[in-house]
This record gives sequence, structure tokens and C-alpha cells, in this order.
Amino acid sequence: MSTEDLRLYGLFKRAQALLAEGYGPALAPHAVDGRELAVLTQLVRHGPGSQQEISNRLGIDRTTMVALVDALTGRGLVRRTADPRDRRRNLVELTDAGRAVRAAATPAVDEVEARFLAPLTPAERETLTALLRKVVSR
Amino acid sequence: MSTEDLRLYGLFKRAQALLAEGYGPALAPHAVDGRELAVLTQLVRHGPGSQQEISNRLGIDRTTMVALVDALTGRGLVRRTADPRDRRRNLVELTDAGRAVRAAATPAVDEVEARFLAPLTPAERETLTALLRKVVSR
DNA sequence: TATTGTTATACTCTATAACTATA
DNA sequence: TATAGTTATAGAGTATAACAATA
Repeated sequence: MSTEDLRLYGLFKRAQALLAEGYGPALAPHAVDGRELAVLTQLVRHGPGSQQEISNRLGIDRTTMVALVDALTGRGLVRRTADPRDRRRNLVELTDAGRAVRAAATPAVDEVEARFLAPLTPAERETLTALLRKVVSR
Repeated sequence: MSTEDLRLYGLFKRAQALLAEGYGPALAPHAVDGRELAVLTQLVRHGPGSQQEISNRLGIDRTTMVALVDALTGRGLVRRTADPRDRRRNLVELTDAGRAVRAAATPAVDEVEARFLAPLTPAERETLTALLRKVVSR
């Protein structure tokens, strides 16, 4: 496929598709998908949080988050505990297994991103991600 | 939502979502969606083509293209004619109505993109799209 | 044998509405 | 009254497999 007929939306869509193609094989050995890894990583950075907090940080609907946390819990990567301060909320927290999976899987997706960005010079790579981040922060 | 927890894939996904939000209202008065407009624009640029050619140029599956062309045909924006050189193929071509809709809708999506890129300087806008195009051409 | 268009089908991701338990 | 989690459900968008017509 050429890219000359694509507008901005098409370019983003194609970029996503290319990355997704790489994520599949890279993450398969680690038994998580990209979204699940994002949840694990987010918990490493911010510590335990409610499902809604995780949803907001990652831009995933809270109703979608239910099944996501279910799946991670089922594989023993996170655990739900009651929030003592507000019994409506679950606190989702990493298990040791979850920490281990996230540590093992992260280099794999780093490499997928590196391969995706390979056509650019190192300076261009920085520029692209910086501009993306800038335009997408609202 | 903040963006600091997003990796490259998440940034693309968010960019797409922001653009899609804009496309909806902008295109509603013109009775086409973004994909349909892409088909019309592609026909303006390259002239009549088979469904498969259009599919390949836009990165849309040929089975998906069937319904897309059906919809455009139903609204009189394109027309299917038999290819005299190869009777397996349809030639999809613009109608006058299709040309008019594409001409009317294009400024609307231009404006959506401009609004999306507004946080960047004009130079940064050029850089972002150029780098995107470069990294996405394979 | 291979290709184009087509249909049926299924799968993923996402969103909406409504419920419950808590606040 | 409002919020967190949950469930059921439906809607996009996409892809796979199979078929007919044609090359």
C-alpha cells in the first residue's frame, strides 16, 4: 500500500496497524496483550488504583476495564482488594507475577517500537513522539 | 486524560480518536463518513478503478469495500460499470453528485485537521505529517 | 489455477443503559 | 443525589472462508 492517498487520520490508522502487527508476536510469549501490559505498567508507575483511575489514565472505558481486570486477575497478574476508605471502590494492585510479566514483556515492546521507528533518524524519532505527545494532550 | 502513561500505540490511538470526534459533526451535513470521503477523493486523484485497487490504496479489506461501494452507489455518489477489458472487475467511477459532495466536504475535514494540529506551530505541523508519512511508508 | 466480486459469519473493541452497593 | 463496579447488549470495524464468474 502506498501512503500518498492517506490523510492524517489514515496515517494514524496505518501507524497503529503496523505497531499492532508487531505487538502480537512480540507479546505472545508473555501471555499479555498491549492493553493488558499498559495496565500493568500504569500500576508500576502510580501504584494501586481504582478501576476508574486506571481507565481514565489509559483512555479505556470503565465498562471495558471490568473484563480487562477480570482477565488479569484470572492469570494472577493483579489482585482486587477492597478500598478501606471507600467501600464502593476496588483497589487494583500488582502481584509479584504481574510485576515479573511486565518486566519481561517491556523490552519486547520497546523493540517493536524501535523497529517501527527504524526508518527515522534518532533525532526524528524524538521529534515525532514529542510532537505527537504535544498535539494529543488536551 | 493525561498522556504520560501512553506509549506510541496509545498516542496514535488517541490521535485517531480526537480526529474521529471532529470528523463526525464536520461530515454529518455532507452525508458521508471519513472512509467514504476517502474513496471519493481517491477516485478524483486516480480516476475510475476496480474495487480491489481502491481497497489497496486505502488499506481497506476488499470484502469491506463491497458494502462501502454499495452505500455510495445507493446515494448516487459513485457508479459501478463493467470493465470491458476484464469482465471480472467492476470499474467504480464518480458521478457528478459524488464530485460535488467530495468538493463540499473536503474543506470541512481540512478544518478538522487544522483544529487538531492547532497546538503546533506551522513548522511543527509540517514536520509531524512528514515524519508520519516517512515512518508509515513500507 | 488464480483473481474479482460477493456473501455469510465471527471476532474484537467500544459504548450505552440499567442495576447494586455504597457515599 | 452522585459515584464505582458490574452486566447485558448493541454497534462499529474488521477479517476469514467459501462460492460464482471470469481470466
